[in-house]
Amino acid sequence: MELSAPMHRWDVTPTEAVALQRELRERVVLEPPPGLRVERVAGADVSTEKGRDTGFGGVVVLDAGTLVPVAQAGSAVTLGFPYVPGLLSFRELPVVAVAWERLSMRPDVLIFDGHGIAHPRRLGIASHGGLLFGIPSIGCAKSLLVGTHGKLADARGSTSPIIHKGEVVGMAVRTRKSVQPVYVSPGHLMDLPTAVELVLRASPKYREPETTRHAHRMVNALRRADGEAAELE
DNA sequence: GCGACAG
DNA sequence: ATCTTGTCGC
Repeated sequence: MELSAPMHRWDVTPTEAVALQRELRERVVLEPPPGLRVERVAGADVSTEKGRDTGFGGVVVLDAGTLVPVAQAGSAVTLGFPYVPGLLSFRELPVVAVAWERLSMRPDVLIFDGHGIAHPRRLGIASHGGLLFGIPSIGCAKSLLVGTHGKLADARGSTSPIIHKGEVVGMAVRTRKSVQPVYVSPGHLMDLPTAVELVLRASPKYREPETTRHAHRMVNALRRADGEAAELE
């Protein structure tokens, strides 16, 4: 869609990235916009290849009621930052941003594959992305980066707070009976209860939200298609 | 100094 | 995340 002025450079060193996170965390709003109506939910993801430095990104927008895709956009961008625990957004957001700009329709909420404030400096990829795009966002990760939580009941919908340094930074959420929980945390313009509710609503059948499932499938398809095209050179 | 460590 | 085959459980 529209191009917005970048909030900061992406060609930074890990040390500079950490400094940027400490500044950006001050801008995160842990509260949904008054009267937020979620009619469309989107998922973002990035796929990388072993030997190469190209990141394939994608954003898929779903109707929040039916969870049927209504729009999507992809991207292929050269990765300029390595994977460093705690600095994931500096590797993946530049890729997601290109797909985001190509989207013909804006969602009301964006769910990321990774954490929001359940992060060493409370600025995981979901928080950083929410700030960058100026949209309510949620982090939904498959494993913990920081914090601990108590045991959860076996039923779908059971939860247990994620505690980090004495603070509740997220929630372990069982989206499917007898299956490992996902870790939900607010990104930006979002609070924990709303984030948990939206993730559960987006995950009626499988462990991960339909948003990230669709985004994941899309970026993998992009990567394979690119690989096949390269084989015919 | 020793582990832990989203994707 | 990616690389990979089969295998266990509902």
